[in-house]
Amino acid sequence: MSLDRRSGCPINLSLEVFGDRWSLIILRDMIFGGRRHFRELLNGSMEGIASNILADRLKRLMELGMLTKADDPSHKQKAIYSLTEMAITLVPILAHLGAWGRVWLPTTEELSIRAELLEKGGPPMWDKFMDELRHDHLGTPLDPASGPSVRETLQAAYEAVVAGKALRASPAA
Amino acid sequence: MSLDRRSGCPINLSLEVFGDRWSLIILRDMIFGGRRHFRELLNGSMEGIASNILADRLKRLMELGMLTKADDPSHKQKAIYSLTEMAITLVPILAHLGAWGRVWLPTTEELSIRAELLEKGGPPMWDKFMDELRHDHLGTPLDPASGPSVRETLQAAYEAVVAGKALRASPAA
DNA sequence: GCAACTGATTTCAAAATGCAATCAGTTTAG
DNA sequence: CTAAACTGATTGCATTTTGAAATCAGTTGC
Repeated sequence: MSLDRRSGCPINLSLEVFGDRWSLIILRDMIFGGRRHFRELLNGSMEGIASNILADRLKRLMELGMLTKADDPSHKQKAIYSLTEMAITLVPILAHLGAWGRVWLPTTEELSIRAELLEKGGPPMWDKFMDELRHDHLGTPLDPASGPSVRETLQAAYEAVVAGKALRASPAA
Repeated sequence: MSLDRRSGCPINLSLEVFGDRWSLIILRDMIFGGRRHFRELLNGSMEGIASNILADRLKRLMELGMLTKADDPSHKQKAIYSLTEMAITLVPILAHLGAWGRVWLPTTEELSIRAELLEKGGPPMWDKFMDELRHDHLGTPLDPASGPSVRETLQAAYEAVVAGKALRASPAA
């Protein structure tokens, strides 16, 4: 996983940054799942990332300028990972990627509801989401009158689908 | 390079389709470079793909439904690869990917001009481009009064930058 | 008939991956 | 005070993937 610099093409260079099976998964979990610690990323990962791969990718993403690391005041060994602006601006790409995957690939209903909402919300929703991420990760001020956060909205929709599925599976409740 | 189906998340599934260092490069060359044959992809590849990797990825992309293969009437051994609708709808993702890479990565001037124009053109230009690709690869009818093709426009811009660079390097001409 | 070209396949070394075990320091529970 | 649990990793090792070069058999142009 080195940066070859095979060519100066923007698409190629982007691929060299996250054209592997794990980097974007980690960023997805940080962006949509709000995970900030090693253990959260390790245990919360739906795809089951191994700890050595996670450590390697976190290091690599820091070297590339996509993440920063800071001490957690609550625990001397704990580290908080933050997204940089470079990573936050991936939101539109993730939105498109999710929308494309939802159309063409065998996605799960509950896991694609976020992608669906994000697609429907369009650029205005992406901008709002990026502002929220800037607030959480970079400490920039946030418009207070903006209602529930995008991540909360997406999370609530996800849980509603899960609840609906459980209900249909055993309607005894 | 197998499809693990690690999770039903749209982003994960998308990554399993083209989360490697070559698949998207091949699609880029077909979409923007108009390449349709094995040799064109092999020799025209800026990044220098190896023939076994190219063969493997072409096969894989066909299995995934992103490409189809047909005999070339002009040569019994020649095959023409075509994009499917699934691959054509990657255009917006490639546009975003290019735009992101242009901002954050050390791209080359002449290689990023296409990304710049595609970003400036926005969704209307992407739609026109996708229609042209559908015409070339799927045989659908094309609006005849639409002027020069997007690929021609991008290619002309690329060549203009290259010419300008050469002029600045040796203004004797 | 022969050189060049077609889309691959083979071989083999190097690199990446993934699992399990382990690490040393930190915090918490009893 | 001490043992257990938790912190972010690292190590060892078997498996898989990658990539470069050579090679392949069939096709075409000359």
